[in-house]
Amino acid sequence: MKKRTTLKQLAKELDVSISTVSKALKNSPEISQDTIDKVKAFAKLLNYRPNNIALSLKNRKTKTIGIIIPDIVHHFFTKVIKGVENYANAQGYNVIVGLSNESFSNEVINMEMLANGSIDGFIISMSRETMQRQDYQHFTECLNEGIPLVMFDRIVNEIPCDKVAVDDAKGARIATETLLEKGAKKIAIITTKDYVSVGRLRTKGYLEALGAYDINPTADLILKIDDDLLYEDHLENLEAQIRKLLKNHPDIDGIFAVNELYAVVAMKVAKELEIDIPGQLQVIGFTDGMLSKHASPALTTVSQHGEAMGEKAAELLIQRIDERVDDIPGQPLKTTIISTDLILRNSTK
Amino acid sequence: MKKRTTLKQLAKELDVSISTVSKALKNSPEISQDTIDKVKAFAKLLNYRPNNIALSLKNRKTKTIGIIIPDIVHHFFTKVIKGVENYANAQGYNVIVGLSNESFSNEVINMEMLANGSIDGFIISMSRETMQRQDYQHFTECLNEGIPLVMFDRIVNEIPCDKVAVDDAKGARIATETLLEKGAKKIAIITTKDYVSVGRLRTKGYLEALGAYDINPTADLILKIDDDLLYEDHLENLEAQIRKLLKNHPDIDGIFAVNELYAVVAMKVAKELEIDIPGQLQVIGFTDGMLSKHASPALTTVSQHGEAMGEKAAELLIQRIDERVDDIPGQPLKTTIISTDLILRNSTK
DNA sequence: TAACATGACTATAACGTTTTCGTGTTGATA
DNA sequence: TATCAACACGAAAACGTTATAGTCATGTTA
Repeated sequence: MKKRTTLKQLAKELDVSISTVSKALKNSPEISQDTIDKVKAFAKLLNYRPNNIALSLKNRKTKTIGIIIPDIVHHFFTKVIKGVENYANAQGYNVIVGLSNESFSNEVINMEMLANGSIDGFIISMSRETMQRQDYQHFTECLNEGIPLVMFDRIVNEIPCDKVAVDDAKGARIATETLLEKGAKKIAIITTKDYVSVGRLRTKGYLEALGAYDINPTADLILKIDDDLLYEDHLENLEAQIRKLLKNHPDIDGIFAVNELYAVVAMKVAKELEIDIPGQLQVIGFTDGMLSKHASPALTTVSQHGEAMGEKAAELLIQRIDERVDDIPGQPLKTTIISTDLILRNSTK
Repeated sequence: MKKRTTLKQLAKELDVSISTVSKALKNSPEISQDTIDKVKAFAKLLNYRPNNIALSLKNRKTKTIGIIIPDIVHHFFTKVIKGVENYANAQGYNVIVGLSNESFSNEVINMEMLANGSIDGFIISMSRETMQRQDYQHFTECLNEGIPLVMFDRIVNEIPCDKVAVDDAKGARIATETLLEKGAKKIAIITTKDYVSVGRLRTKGYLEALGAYDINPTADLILKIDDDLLYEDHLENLEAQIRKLLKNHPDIDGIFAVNELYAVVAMKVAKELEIDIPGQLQVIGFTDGMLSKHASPALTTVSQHGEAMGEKAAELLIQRIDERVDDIPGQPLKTTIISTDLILRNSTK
């Protein structure tokens, strides 16, 4: 196996000590200009580049951060990763990605694999199973070991760390209010089970909006999808539930869906039932991804600025890392709210 | 800054040597069962876990692989990453992601950032700019330094490394032939400029299919999109070009698009022009992503099995890494072709 | 001319492991 | 009672760096 050039090799060939080589490459004033030039020339010739692993060991920091997400085949998470990469790379950090596949044990395993020195800190969005179990031991353990953590999107108060969140309730309230302003009278919501924090919060926003308009919520109009299965796999199931909703309540004239898949599928079902969008039924989704943009009609949606979230999360994390390394007393914990925007398109009037 | 438990600490507190602790934790027969038990108990108490960086330095391998892709907000690449993660994690490898954003210099920088010891090998799909420049120096340099490389999807013959490719031409030929079999007479293709290898190859397949049916290709029906801009940004431009095509040739009754975005936008434009799909116009895309699945009508498409590609790429790479470490003579270079599948949906008859 | 500052290096420890090669204490053997 | 395994452990080198603390000629100063 061919091996990379090291300081030792340079030193031997140039017949000086390792220290001299190291210092020369760093333009140390201790070294004569003559030797500096010689060393540098030779280093370039042999294409020397310092071994990062050795540096990591010496400096006790790896300059890489780990991001653990439930699923990468998901526009939102993908945007967040992009944001994290942007900021991290600009600061000289690398990004290592772990996928939990919505599974608790995968999340734990992935984190353990990285928490043994491979990374300086974590950016995390919990798996669905973790939320259900409410078992946060691996997070607190991490914090106990002094590894900084930033959570985003799927966050939970119990964990004392920095957080980046979307104002889910507010985004949902504005979406629902918009539906109301545009004349909808009977608005259904397609949401998740309550253990999914974002679903719960968005449902809350929906209820708040109804309240503001003095409308009593109807249990029948709140469809809580049990997505124990992965998205792709239970499409028919999802369609069936929505079909039932629309058939039982043909006078529904507004739908707020807590993600873009639910919204798009709702539109599809509506089309099958020959319900005109936005004429008879207006639809608003959450997450401004590919589906929303290219659906027909294009979907009005709440955009959550994933890239900005990623950047912010990376910023918070790197700040903590520096704090830790330089032994700065430590700022109080921050929770940054990234506000949403409503993007009006053709699924509303 | 709080520090992690090390062998040294365990040794001091247990009043034995570091070697003893190390050996005890590995159940070395040199150590008495008594001490083994004691050491292990204490290690568990202090939650000791070996420092990965130190191990990497010692073993001269990091057990992580780098994947460099042009864009992460892209269903196909996302699937590939997933496949890579699957296989890599199962083998105890971590995955570090670098994004080139289709830029040559980003690609180079990213690779240099990782090629200094941070990773054991690369999995790469070239940026568009790299393909245009045809400057592959950073790849060959990498290989010269003995870092194994596996390219996928956007590959090029000049580089002597393992490759994982889609049979683009064949997939395109089958798609076009299917259009012909289903009665289309005048088939247009929406493709990329020729420097994008996959676009070029898919165009080739299209031409082959026409040839097999004794149809002379018409230059006018071959729309080569210049996607110097990023996808999202030039949608109107894209739409305009397709609109022009359909207006100039109202008798086009089949479209083969080399990616799903082009296909979906084509359907959108057709709808605007009140062309019935699949009645008057049949459409087939490439890449089986979200858009295809949820378009209306759902898009018939060539699926390229991104996840399988990722898994294969990881397998090839890890094989090379092991070869290198164990100094095995080195197998001849392999190029694996992942065959495509045509998924029939409602945009064709 | 003895003391001392300067310039230009080198030696060494340290980061946290693993592993090879000792080393000292037993108990058995001849 | 020497000799020798077997046993249980320790010392030290190595992976590739950096930083601190020497070292040793010079040249300068009082």
